[in-house]
Amino acid sequence: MSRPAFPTPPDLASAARLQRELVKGVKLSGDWRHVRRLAALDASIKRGGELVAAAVLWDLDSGMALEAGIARIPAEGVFPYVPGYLSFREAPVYLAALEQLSSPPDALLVDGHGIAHPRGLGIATHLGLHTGLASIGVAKSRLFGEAHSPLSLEAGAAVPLCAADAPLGEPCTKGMQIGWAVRTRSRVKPVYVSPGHRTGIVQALETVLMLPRNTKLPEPLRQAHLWAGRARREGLEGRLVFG
DNA sequence: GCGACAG
DNA sequence: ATCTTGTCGC
Repeated sequence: MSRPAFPTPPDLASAARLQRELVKGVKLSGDWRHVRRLAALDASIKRGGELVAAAVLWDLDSGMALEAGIARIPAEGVFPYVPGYLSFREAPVYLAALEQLSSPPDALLVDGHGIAHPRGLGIATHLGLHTGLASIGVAKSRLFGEAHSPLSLEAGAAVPLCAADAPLGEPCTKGMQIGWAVRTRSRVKPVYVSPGHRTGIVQALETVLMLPRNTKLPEPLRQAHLWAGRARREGLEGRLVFG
């Protein structure tokens, strides 16, 4: 039994075409009431050429990681990194990491943008569409859109991230909002949160703010980052079960 | 033509 | 993302 392959476009033009087609299927609403476990995804790259990904299965009730799935893919021939096309490079190894988990998560938390993307199809959105799961994107830096209003320095503060074509200086109206700039920690540079798939704008923010935040990144993503790096350095693979 | 540009 | 030591601050 094999899951559907993740299509790799031959060039940027066809990749953009595919994104504009796929975006039609994005749902910006969904029911998160029964989401109990989410998978946090992050990747690391080995110089000589290997993509390593970690999927940390996070239990919302206990606030702890249950297990981690690790996968690696040769960088040879993999889609290059081009801003706006990240999913074609990293989604395949993320999907492989997810398969290492003993059971599928209820939703995805991805290191990267959701709909806060030039064509509305950031990696979190693309992965949500491909898997059918609800998803949220959390990026460490901005790719698309502008945060008009000033973001206060307190932890938990958030301001809307608006489509770049919104009237500058004016607060963007709903419909032009594509996410949030979120201060996860006092005085620390914000992260950018946007819905991926089957998730509302407000739901995305609420979900991220309910997660433990001990560093700039929400805890599940921080752990995914640590495992991806450790896996790369130590050659880990497969599944790690905690507790 | 000149910047901007997830990881 | 990766290359890298010390250093400033809570």
